[in-house]
Amino acid sequence: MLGLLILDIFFTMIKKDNSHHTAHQITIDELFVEMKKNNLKLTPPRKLILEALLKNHGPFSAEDIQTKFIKKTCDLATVYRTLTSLEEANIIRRCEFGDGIARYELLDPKHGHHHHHLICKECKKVEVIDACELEKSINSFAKKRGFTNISHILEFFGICPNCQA
Amino acid sequence: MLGLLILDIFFTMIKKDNSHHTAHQITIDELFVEMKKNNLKLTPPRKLILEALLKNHGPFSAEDIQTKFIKKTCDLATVYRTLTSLEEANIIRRCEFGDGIARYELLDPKHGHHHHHLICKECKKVEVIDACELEKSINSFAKKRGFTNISHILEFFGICPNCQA
DNA sequence: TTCGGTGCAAATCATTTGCAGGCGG
DNA sequence: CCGCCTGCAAATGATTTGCACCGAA
Repeated sequence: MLGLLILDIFFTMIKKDNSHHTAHQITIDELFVEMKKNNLKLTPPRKLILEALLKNHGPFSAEDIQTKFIKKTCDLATVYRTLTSLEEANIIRRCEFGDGIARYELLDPKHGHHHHHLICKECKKVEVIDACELEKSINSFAKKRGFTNISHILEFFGICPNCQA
Repeated sequence: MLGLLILDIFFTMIKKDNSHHTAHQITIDELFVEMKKNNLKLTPPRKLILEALLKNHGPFSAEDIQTKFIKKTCDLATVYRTLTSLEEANIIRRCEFGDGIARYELLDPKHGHHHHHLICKECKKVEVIDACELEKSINSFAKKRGFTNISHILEFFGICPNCQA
């Protein structure tokens, strides 16, 4: 809540680093198909939320989405319920920044790739980090212990160059 | 809240993996000195909380600490305030397991080492993971971007061998 | 003696849920 | 038409805060 205003200012500055990936971006229609695959009805609120997540890159909170992107055209509870459904359907991904607020971002089922974030403690700017190399060694830790169904949270924090001045 | 009972059962099973580190364990008196360094008064609640964190290894929630370790001998609000102070003083560390509950564990200022957790999605058992090799490459990502004061969250989730049956 | 720390209760904040009505497939 | 979805409002659960009192240094 506190840093949300500042956060908003910088969300447009989010850096995309897909240089070594094919530039294919999922379309809204493909998302709709994905919905149907998961027996999720295409209601107006859901369409708006999907469009918002498609057009705006980066992890956003339910409140972000409701007030900033869809202008309160649906209830906050609906946003929460939709985000939960979308996550269960593997269409979006939940991110943890350690501040008690859940944030979500689109997860391209065919061409998307797992990535992490680098968040400035000062200005809250969010950068995307690719850590493909890291992924391998990261998951090996859990595999060594005999775990299956492995996933992880990895988020970075620091003071960005701008804020060091 | 949901999995807390199960969680409790397994907290005693937390695996320590300090094999390649000096076995030095900070003492309660050293912790008290650390408190004074940070201008924190040594009150009964704080002593109890520090002792609890010293004797019990692993990340615990404020509620864990109050009900399980110090038997409600002080108010929950005091536990929260103490944990916040201790974190600011770099005496404890906050962990995120992605369930909206903050957990804390002791951070030995002289001999402690940074580690991560491997949490079973089923039974909630927590194992400690050393990732020293990982640390180097992990932080290099943030450094490359010119960030300073770098820290990160890294937690693993999966299904443990026991629960795969 | 002096603040910082505490207990208690009320407030806050994110998120969830019950319920009755509405609409997508 | 049926059952999933929605809005609304109230409930929940973790954490925070205001305030008057108390005790560590």
